[in-house]
Amino acid sequence: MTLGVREHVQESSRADILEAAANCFMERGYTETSIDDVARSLGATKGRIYHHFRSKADIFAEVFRVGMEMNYAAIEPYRAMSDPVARWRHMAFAHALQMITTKPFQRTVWVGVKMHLRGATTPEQRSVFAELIEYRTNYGNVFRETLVEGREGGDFRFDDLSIANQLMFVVLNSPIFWYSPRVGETRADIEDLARKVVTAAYRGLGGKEEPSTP
Amino acid sequence: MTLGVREHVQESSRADILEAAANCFMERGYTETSIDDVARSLGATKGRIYHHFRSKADIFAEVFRVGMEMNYAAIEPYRAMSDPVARWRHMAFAHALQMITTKPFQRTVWVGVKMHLRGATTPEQRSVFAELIEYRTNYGNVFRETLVEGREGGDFRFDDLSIANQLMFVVLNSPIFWYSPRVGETRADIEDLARKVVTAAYRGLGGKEEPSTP
DNA sequence: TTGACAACATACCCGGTAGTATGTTCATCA
DNA sequence: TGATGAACATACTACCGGGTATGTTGTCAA
Repeated sequence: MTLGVREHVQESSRADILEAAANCFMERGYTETSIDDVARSLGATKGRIYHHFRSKADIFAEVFRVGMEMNYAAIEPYRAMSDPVARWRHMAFAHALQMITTKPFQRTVWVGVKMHLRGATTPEQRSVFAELIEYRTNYGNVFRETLVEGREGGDFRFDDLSIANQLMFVVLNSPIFWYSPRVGETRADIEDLARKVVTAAYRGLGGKEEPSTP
Repeated sequence: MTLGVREHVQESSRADILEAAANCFMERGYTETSIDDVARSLGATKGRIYHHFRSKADIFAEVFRVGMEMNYAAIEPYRAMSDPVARWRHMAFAHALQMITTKPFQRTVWVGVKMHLRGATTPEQRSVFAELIEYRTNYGNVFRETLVEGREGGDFRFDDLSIANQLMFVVLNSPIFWYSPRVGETRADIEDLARKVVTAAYRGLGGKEEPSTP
């Protein structure tokens, strides 16, 4: 099925709104972000937003979904690798890169997880959120299983799997909080950052000393 | 100077409000927390709150300050230790314990830092916040200096000090996000949690393998 | 060329919340 | 013992922001 001009325009407008919303959610959080803020950052008004989305929570959920889909796509090429440690390294590196390069979306995912955890969702959004959280949980499990394999093979050393997984993600996700783009920054600079994050996470898991970085 | 009964009552009432506010801020965030929420959780009304505090932001700043003061008090006994690694271990353990045992206050500190970073403060609160952030920065520097000493002594291995410091705090602070008290939990259980967190952070810094845990 | 509809903008409603103004009660002290 | 003020509660105001109802304009298809 191919899209006509009209559909392309629509999809493009929707994408612009989502990106603007992601930026606002990142800068001001969910509640502090008004629909007017998002519209203003687009040089538009409420009307445009509500023409494409039914509610503020709807936009939020979409940003969440897009963020997660990008994450899945990023680690997909490495999921089939047989060696657990190499698989973990590639996935962790791809994940860390995602946190840096798509920060606004990933911050929104983070906010969404916290909102769901404290139950700050309306009953109708609850089912949508539950699905998204499950999506996110499955993503986490991909790493979790790799940790299990790695520990069985003696490549990782930790005693509590859940805590190790938590701490690992905390490190890998952390760029969404402290990273901010520098002027004249190159792709290599960003990859260097991601590598440092991966190294710290790897060490934290009790990984053996540095075979080779992806 | 000694306090009379009146002053004790006042201080006690203020402290109760701060604790209730800290809990609300933790559960619902700053904006989502209404003064009525805090009052309701105390079985009281707005009147009581505004009798003791001038504004919502004022309460928030006080929770922030109390949280930071508790942190300083917790690491104080170890700051003078000569061995950098031992000093780091004790301070990190005390810090991690603080994150667990005073979680509502520490979450509020976290929210406050983020609010200040994105400039979500009124001009009048700005100076108060700036002072609190500086307070927090100084606290961070106590650890930072220990990292420098430890690296010079060959006990830690990392190339970027700022990033290493960020990642370390991210791990040590993380219990404020994932810890939740379990029924029948003992002090030993909590200390065990803190120890796991410290171990992961220590490894992440490239620390040598486990001499002894405090 | 005209009608229909997408893609917005404008104007408005309404619930929730920070802050205020004004009681009310009870302990303390002159 | 009565006046005074602390420590609240109650009642009210003002405003902001999510959502809606209603224009307006440009485009495409018949």
